[in-house]
Amino acid sequence: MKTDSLYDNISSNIIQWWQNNKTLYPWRPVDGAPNPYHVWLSEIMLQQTTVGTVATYFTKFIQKWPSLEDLASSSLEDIFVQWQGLGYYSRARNLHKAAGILKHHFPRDEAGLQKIPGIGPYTSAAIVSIAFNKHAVVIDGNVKRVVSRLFGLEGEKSITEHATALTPHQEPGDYAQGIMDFGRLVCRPKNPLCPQCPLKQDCYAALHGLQATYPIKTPKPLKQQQYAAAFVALKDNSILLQEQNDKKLLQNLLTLPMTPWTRDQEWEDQDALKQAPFDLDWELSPVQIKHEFTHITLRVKVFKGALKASHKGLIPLENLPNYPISTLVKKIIQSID
DNA sequence: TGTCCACGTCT
DNA sequence: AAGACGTGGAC
Repeated sequence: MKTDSLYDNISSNIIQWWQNNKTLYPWRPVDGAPNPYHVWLSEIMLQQTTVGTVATYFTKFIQKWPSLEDLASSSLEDIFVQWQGLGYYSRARNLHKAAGILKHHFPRDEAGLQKIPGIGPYTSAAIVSIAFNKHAVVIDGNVKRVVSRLFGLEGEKSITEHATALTPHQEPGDYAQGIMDFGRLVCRPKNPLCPQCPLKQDCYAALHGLQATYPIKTPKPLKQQQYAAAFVALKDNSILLQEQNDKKLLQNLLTLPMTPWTRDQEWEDQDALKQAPFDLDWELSPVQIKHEFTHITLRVKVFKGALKASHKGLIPLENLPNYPISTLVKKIIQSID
């Protein structure tokens, strides 16, 4: 461990950097105290999701549901429509559950917050420090990168220890937001802005030219390749969609009729057509869709056909924004036109 | 094109 | 406790 004064010096520099470089995101108050509802909602959205993407969704959410009570009284279906495209849809399910709890009691401590669905160690610390300006150690991907470079660290335990020692008891809200913004904007994963970094003279990685070495990354498991066919059944200007109920992935969203996803690349088009929802004059689209999930790369062949009779599940194309649809399905529909 | 970001939470 | 769970943008 380094001396206390070095940690103090670094955290002061981070706070100062942030106060000079603070960006006004929609969830940050122009002046005055942060709104805990806004902090919670934004932090849930920011899990694994970039700031730019979240800004759009966050603004839509607070326009539709200006208060926590408004959100708590909404239906899960409405939350899904607004959440569509953001990904990690269990967050939307937990958001709906959590709103009902937080409306009655909004804990101001990490242990209490972690009992709420969707709030884990990182998010509880973020809410405590940002919304309530109380001491809590935030450790997200940015903090890990900054701390591992500053001190030349590898491994969870030492990073947590140093992040804890670095977290000041003064201005915890500014520090928490500061170190995460600093990591994103200055101590970037690639091409960090070391020449203009206020911490460069204290940074192990910068002093040794090891910025690219830290953080030490663990090898990721190979993505599984999977294959499927999707069926776009059209009637006038309507498209046939159905509920996703046969798999956990993309649960609660609407989907196109699809064959089961398989690891076998070598199936024939006729095999897919046997699993079509109707006996139709299906036409194979020349465009194959590739879609990346966290752990799966999916390649989809698309069959298009004209329905002769009306059918349950037909949705006018112009009404699609009112239904929860994944980006995968949007991509497939857009590829047809 | 392909890789990385992206530890975040839940199971 | 390792694996499941989405997406888009940077490079």
